[in-house]
Amino acid sequence: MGVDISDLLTRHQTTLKEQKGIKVSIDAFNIMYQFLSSIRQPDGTPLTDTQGRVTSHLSGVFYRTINLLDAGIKPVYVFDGKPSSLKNRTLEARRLVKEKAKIELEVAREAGDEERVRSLSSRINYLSRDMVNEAMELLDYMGVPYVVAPSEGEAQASVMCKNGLVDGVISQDYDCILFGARRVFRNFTMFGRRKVPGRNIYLNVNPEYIDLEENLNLLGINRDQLIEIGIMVGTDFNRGIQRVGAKTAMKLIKKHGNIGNVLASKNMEIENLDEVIELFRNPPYMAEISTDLKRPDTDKIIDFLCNRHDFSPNRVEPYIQTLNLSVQKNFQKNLDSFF
DNA sequence: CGGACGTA
DNA sequence: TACGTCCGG
Repeated sequence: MGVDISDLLTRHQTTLKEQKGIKVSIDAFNIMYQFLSSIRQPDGTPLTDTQGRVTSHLSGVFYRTINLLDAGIKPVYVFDGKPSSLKNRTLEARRLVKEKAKIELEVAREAGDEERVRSLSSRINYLSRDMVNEAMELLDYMGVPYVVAPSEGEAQASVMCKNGLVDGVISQDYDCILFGARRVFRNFTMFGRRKVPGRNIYLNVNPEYIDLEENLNLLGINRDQLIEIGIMVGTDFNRGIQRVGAKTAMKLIKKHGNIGNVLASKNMEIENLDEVIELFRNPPYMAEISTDLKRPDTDKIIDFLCNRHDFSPNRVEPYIQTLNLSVQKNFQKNLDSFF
């Protein structure tokens, strides 16, 4: 998913605590999908309330947000709007992959292959309109600000960072770097939590950040050139050049100066090149937004999670304690000036 | 994913 | 204390 320029980037290990005091934009869909694929029952189905409504994404938003606030980090969630038409091919490809996985899932179910059922179902995540609305409703009650992007959420989150509204973007995808985010945080969980890719394999995924300016300096290129490298590798909005990865793209840019010269030298073309460049340089962006925290409404949170969606009060209440405590501890000043 | 709880 | 396993809705 997204552009793979990871081989070129220099990262820094970090922790939540180390980032105390910063404000971050969060790709909301990115987080919700992460939790949808990982919080599941043994048979691979996501958690639901008694009405059958999926709740895994709500756990994700709730627990993750409180962990951030507890660490003194102020989040602003960014939801996807209408995708760019340049993304159509990618979206269609993803749809086909899911379709195929669904068929394989049926086969695996019939065969009783538990492991495969689990692995396949984690790929068939679907976020309905209702699920998204419920995540927003929960954020409202928590007093956490969010924006609906005019188009790509990652673009909105990144430009907010570029323009100084936030200090960084939390996302797993490198597209944010191309969209101009000055700093991108990845694996931004409590501490290097373990992850289960297949089944019983545990991997250490440490929180890290990537600094745009530093990377441009180290690579000796400007942002336009980095965008062009990404385009050569391939993004959600264009097919890249065959057999060209990040390292090769970098060499080509160094040799020819820009993507136009590279393509001319190979006598090749990239579909919608100018539009894709323009999209990364200047994506649709909503400027009039609030990034301020508000006081959480404890009663509404409990009603929403416990009464409406069958969360256990025993589990939710300690988190609400933490939420209120961290708001007092870290954000009281901001809140007082806000009200 | 992230926490609770068991066992060594 | 360290780590594995289970469970959440």
